[in-house]
Amino acid sequence: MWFDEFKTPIGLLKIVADANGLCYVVFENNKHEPPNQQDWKRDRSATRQVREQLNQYFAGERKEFDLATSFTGTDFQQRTWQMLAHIPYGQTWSYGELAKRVGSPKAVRAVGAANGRNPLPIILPCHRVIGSNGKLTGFGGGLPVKQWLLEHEEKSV
Amino acid sequence: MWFDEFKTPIGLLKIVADANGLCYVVFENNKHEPPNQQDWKRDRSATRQVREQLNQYFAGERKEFDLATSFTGTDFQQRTWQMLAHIPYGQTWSYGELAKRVGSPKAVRAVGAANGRNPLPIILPCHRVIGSNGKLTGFGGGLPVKQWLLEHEEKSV
DNA sequence: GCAATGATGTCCGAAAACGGCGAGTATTGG
DNA sequence: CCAATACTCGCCGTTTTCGGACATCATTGC
Repeated sequence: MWFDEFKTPIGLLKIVADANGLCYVVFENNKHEPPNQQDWKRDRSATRQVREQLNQYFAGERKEFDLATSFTGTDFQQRTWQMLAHIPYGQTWSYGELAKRVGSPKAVRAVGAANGRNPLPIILPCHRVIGSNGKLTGFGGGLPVKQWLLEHEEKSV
Repeated sequence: MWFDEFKTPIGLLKIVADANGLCYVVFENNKHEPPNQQDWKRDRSATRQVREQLNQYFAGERKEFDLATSFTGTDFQQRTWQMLAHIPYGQTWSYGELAKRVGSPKAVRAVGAANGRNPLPIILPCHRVIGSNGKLTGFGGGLPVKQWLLEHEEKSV
């Protein structure tokens, strides 16, 4: 497991990868810290591609990511996280819509909880999911960051 | 629901009817737009009688309307709207008098609000209701129209 | 297993805001 | 002194807003 840290418009970002691909994207003050941080080794080369694509995203020049990923989760979580990638850049879904698309229309709070455990924020755009009343309602990296991301995408649609 | 539009001395007028009778009379720039306009179909024949009687009114040849109507509202609104038909052509009541006749002498502002939602202006002559000090004070189609109607009726009493 | 927990959504009732007003006091300006 | 005007406050039905209760479902921690 290798990691790297670098500065972005929304603060210091930590990215973690193993031999198969990207494992975590971690904010400063991340709500849920990933485990086993002690045996990570810093290595800029292993995460070069991720860093590049994220920088392009922050510059408004990239709207979709193309990266090898490597994360685990329950069945329901995997379905939810993969569905996130279907939300178009610059648009938002409600938690209810997301639940419907995942196949469990009433599991609104469950998809919310799954979103909270999203290992790859920004890459898997959980920030594009908001309350049905339009409120942002929560984000692992803090609500201001969620707002920044949404405004950023709205500007550069 | 069928509608029709035609020009009058006070601008373009839209009239809407269903199988039971007249539903709406709408000015250009009406203050409150009626709902569900998307599934209205234009049909001149369904509203022929309304158009005729309105033209007679504008020509000064008709002082009362005789039309089937079809509108909904709260209990209080219905009482208020029906009371409007009792105001004689060419005369005016104050909002206070109207409130008294409706049975709630103190509900002056309430009858004002109800007047503002009158679905059938001109037919139900809410323009004949003015402030107790003689000022016109408000009209869904705009004060100039209210003034025009009052002067028109005064001329052809 | 089982109870508790969330980055929700819907429903319902209470409370506040909002008008096409009126009457009663100030406040001007002649 | 007399109007005409400006302001305040009570009134009442409707509309909008807000907050709490509850349903719902996958996870998590015991």
